[in-house]
Amino acid sequence: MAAVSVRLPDGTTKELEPGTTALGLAQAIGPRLAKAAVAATVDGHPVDLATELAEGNEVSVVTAATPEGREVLRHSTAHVLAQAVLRLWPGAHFAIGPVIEDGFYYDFELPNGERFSDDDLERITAEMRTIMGEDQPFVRSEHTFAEGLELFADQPFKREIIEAVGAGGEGVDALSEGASPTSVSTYWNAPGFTDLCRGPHVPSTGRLGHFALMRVAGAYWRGDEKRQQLQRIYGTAWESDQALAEHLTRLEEAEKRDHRKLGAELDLFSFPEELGSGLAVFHPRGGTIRRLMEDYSRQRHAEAGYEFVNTPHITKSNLFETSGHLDWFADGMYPPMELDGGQEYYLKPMNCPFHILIIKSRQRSYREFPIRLFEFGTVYRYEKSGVVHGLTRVRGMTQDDAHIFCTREQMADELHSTLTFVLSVLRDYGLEDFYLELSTRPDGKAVGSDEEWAEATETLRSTALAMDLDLVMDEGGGAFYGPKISVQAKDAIGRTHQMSTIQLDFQLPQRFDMEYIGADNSRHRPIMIHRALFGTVERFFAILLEHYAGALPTWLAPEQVRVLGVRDDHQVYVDQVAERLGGAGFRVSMEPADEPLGARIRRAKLLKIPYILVVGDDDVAAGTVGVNRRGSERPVRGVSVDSFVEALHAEVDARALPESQDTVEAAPA
RNA sequence: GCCUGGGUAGCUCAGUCGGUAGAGCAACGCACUCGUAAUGCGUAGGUCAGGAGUUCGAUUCUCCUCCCAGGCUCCA
Repeated sequence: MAAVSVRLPDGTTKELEPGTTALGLAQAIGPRLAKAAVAATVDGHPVDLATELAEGNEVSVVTAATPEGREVLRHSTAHVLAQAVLRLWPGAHFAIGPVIEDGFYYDFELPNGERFSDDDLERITAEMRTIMGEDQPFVRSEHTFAEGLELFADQPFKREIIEAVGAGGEGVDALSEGASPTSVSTYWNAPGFTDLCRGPHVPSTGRLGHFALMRVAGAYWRGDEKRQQLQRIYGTAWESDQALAEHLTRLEEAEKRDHRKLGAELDLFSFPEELGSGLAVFHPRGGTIRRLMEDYSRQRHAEAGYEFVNTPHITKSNLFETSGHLDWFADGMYPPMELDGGQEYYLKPMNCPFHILIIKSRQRSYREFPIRLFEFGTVYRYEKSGVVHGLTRVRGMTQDDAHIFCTREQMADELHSTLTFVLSVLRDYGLEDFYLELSTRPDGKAVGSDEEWAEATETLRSTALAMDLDLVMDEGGGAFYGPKISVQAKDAIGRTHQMSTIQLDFQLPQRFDMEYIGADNSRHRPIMIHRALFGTVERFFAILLEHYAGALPTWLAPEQVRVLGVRDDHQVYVDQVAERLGGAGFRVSMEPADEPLGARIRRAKLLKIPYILVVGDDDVAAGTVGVNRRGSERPVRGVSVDSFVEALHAEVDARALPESQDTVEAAPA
């Protein structure tokens, strides 16, 4: 038989004995590659190392320490998790066990309605290690549908996955689980354990081991609230113990910058239990940050031609009947209060109907458009108890809400300038890395004609495409009244957050029967653009706090400078310096010298104050300060007060980022 | 709303196999007067989340409620 020739990723070809597997190829290339190999790709398809290679195949070996390799490790570890659970809970049913970012999960239904507790994770981990110690092979085989159903006769979830494909529908889930339109693939590990799976897998369980089970959770079967809730176990797996440890360290680092933790440490806000879930109070330091955020926002909006309005927090029910919110979102609204002999009043969950009423307060001419109304509007939403989360998901929140009313002809220009404005303002707050998402008409739950949706969606799409940013689609993710563009931003540790949204709305103007008089002297209906830039002040606050790990840029810092005297007889000079800085418009404080200097510096450092000025005998004599800048290795002594003030002005005016605070230098000798 | 785990001093936590609690930091007082991330001593601080039940006795056991965390679902 002739040798088999395969092509490698570097473009070279390799001659192999007929029947050589992917693992054999790896061994032929080198023992280290063979050792690191977990799977392979053949002509672009991921396969097991046991796959026999054929003439002309393009083959690459997948090693453990790559994104593809980790997927294989995680998927295989998920199998072992399932095997362990089935061993420990005879009669358990297993559902799906996919790879997710940085890990995997597996869903189970335990016999007699049993549930996992945290303690079970240890038992399961131990069982998994036993299975890995047994070094069981992952043996792939292909079956017909009938055989598949037979094989999983006592596993209803597996049967449902197979049947879904057999019935020709809902194939996506099933495909990744190993059921395809033509066959069913499985992996056998040991007598009594076969899992439905597409693969590929590592050759044997002995290749696994650098994993940790993280937590248990409930999860609805197929993500459907109306179906039964399964027991889910989350885990993570890596190519080495070191990689696993690094991952766990990253999680700890992220925890340290959690805004809820920082909020308490920096005395910014709290959630008094007396108020109820999801209701925050902002303390003076947090209130100052909010004020600064809001002030700058107001300034930018004023410059961009927005007009400022104010509207009440409650309204008669008819407003939300007209808007349609009561039809769609009554569950998410606080229940009504009954006043004035039966009239129902609602706390407002949205500002838009109020702004519409402002437009409708008198007849409008086309000459007035576009009209851009802006309000920091506080709204209340009855979020389900399980979803409330820090400042990012609350029940009382303030939207930086703008509604732009314009003619159809102005619509495209307005969208473009709005999106440009939004990105510019976000950048000023220090967010840099963006992509856009276009959310289209939701299934079932939407108002308006197909034509209107199509036009609105296309208009938004062309606006987004003009931005020179990546655009991803979010099919069905729009609001009931219109599609939206959302701006997604990456933070300092690479997480993405949905920031601003821009929604195009043909519906509410109709529902409220809005109109203006056009140049043709007849009545026309305006277009409405909904736009939140921060989203909510609370959520944006939280994202900034985590982005900066609490070390806000000087222009946003609640306290910018703290002046410390070396001894208490420097206090007169401390007061002079503080007064000078306060007079120059900076937020400054001081602390008397009744504790050692190191202790006072430490306290200021823990509050992440950008500048600590230390003054002693030399400074009193020379009119200077010692500048201890946040993030710098060593302080700079002998800086003149004038040059410090000047540098601080420059930094604040530039809204400089914390890492670029290279502004204060020692005064020339 | 559902699943799992939790709530002890302002914060971080220990403890009580059922006999009403302790540390460090913070706060307050006194002393120390110091040149860049923790000075010393002392004082005070708790309905052990709230309510009900079992018990001679509950912070501890049981139930309910509230609140928090991680998920699921949801997010105008």
